[in-house]
Amino acid sequence: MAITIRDVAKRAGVGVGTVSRVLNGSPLVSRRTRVKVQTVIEELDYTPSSLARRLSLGRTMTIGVIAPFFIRPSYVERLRGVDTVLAESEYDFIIYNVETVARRDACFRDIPRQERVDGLLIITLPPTDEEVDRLKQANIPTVLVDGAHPQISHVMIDDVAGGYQATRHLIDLGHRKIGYISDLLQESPFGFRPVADRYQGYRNALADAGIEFRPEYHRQGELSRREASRLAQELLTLPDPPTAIFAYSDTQAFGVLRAAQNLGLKVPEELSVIGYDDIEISEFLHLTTICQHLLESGQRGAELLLAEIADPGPPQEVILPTDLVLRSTTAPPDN
Amino acid sequence: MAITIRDVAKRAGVGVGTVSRVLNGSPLVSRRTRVKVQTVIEELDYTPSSLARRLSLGRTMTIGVIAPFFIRPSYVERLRGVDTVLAESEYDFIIYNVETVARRDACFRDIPRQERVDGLLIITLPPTDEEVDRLKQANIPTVLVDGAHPQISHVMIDDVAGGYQATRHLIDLGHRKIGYISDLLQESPFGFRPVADRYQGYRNALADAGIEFRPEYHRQGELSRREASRLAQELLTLPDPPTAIFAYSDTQAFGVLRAAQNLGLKVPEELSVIGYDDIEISEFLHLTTICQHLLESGQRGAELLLAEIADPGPPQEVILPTDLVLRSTTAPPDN
DNA sequence: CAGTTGATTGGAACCGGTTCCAATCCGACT
DNA sequence: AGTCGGATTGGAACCGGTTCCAATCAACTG
Repeated sequence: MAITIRDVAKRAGVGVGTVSRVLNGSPLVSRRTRVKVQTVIEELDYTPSSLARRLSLGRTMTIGVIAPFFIRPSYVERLRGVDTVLAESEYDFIIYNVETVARRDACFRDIPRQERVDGLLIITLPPTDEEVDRLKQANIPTVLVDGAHPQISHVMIDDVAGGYQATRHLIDLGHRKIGYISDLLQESPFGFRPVADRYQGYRNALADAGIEFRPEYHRQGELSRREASRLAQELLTLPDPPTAIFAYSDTQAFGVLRAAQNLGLKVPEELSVIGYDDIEISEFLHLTTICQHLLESGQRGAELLLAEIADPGPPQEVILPTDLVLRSTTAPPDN
Repeated sequence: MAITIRDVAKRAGVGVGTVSRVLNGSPLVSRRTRVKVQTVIEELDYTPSSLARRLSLGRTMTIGVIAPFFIRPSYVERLRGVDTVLAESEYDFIIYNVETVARRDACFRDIPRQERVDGLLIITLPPTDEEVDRLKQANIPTVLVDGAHPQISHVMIDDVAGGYQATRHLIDLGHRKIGYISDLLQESPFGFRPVADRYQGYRNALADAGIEFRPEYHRQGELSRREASRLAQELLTLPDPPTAIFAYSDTQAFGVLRAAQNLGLKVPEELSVIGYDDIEISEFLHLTTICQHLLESGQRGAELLLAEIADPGPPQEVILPTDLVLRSTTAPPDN
């Protein structure tokens, strides 16, 4: 059916090796032969089978990206960072979207085997030590984005600092009663690291300011606007409600804003709200938040991975800072 | 290095054909042999090379998805629809993100060749007739999502109807001065079909209601909030400004809302705004809009493609309706 | 008991590239 | 003229699966 390298070789009156050399720009071909072969290639409209090439080379020219909930804005922005780098490379990438634990386990189990990808980018999901061993053993270059592990290159976001920064900002404004609405801390099926870290930052900031932590000010729930809104409503109807709320993500912050609206509370006069992520829509909604350079995290991760594929070396670590983005949802408390 | 089927065959004392049969669950293997081979497979922790399997089968087990601007919310939702279907299948998918014309052309030129994918899903981008020929010739199953072509299966959204519906809603509320902010109609580098169709719907609705089209009420610009906001500002500062604005996308509608806010216009009392898409955030912002079932479009497209790969047939057409979603940004005009 | 049948099996050929080794060619040197 | 070395080339072997064909074997038939 399709034209093969042997057809080209026959027609050009040369060996298959020579055609292969021409295709790959080897210098070991005379000018005359090169031209002759190229002419035939054009005549036959021949394109090499990437499948055969891959088998022969033992490389898939594909990078796997394991990302949870890839529709969530923050993951989309990281993926876009990955895309900007990989689009420039010769690698394709496959997204493995993880929304269930079963799928997570299946990805970690199956992808390292069966040489489907030349490298793996894992976003936010923390692999177990056992899984890291498996990756090492399968000798598949891997980079964690928004994660950390001593044996694997990673792009780490300092979420303890970010959580501290957010809380500190509220404290600096004069708030003492600061609520925190977070993703599930314990029962989270995926054990996302940032969840614990931001919480730690929150606690540290309170402690440093000599503010006692009030458990009733900390609410946890599934990461969604609706759920965050419900939790905020609970917080704001306490006998002694907080004057400021720090939300684990911008998405949840929007839920908080909705709750405030429902209760007729003015933001920021009667309630300060700060989010985390700085997703695209946050600017539009004037949300004060913590920017964690989502796009850049994807870019840096992809760059690390390409470098590691090209030239394996010891694990690298990149730490990205977080920045406070001041907008209009925070202000000093009303007295 | 890695364990191959021949190692397994040798160790189990059988032929490679038999091992292959066991791997693929062929019934042409005796119970005893099957068990023996499976034991050896477990002992050696053998996993077949998908690369070799693909070459041998002549199938890549991969589907390519060409999507423009995949970070835009509407594309993300379509992609998620694609993902829900493909994750259940044995196919991986590669996203080819198109943000430039050069990249668009490169995708259409290169992907059909070199058997990289078993099927192609093209989102919104309209292929030229020539490109369709190439696809047909390369015999690569293709489905258009949010597109239409007589020779290719597609999931079509009736954007003329959608544009009509949006405009009609405003007319029904009593508006006669209706602005339209759209994506670039002529100079758009990609020639997106929905752009022309929604505009047509707008024009038809005006005509049917006996309202004269006023060119100064139609503004075009790059699809972004900022640009839409600028255009809306222009519209709203006309000597005789519109009382309602229909925006080509929800994202642009947000820009319109911003402009209204800047000008101190109350929505919906002093200005009605309707968007298009019904992306996730729109509900939160109470935006009245046209729902075009983004997720479903991706699902249906992926289903069509899988069916076509499994069993090629004549081009299928799926038409998805659009629905008016009433929220709080439209109301009768102020008198 | 020879012949036939069906189930099971081994392994060569194949998919379409890459790569390595040996062979050939040609000009240069002695 | 004979020898040598570098440039160029042909093609077998290989990557690791799948598949088809021929061979084997046990059971069944008449």
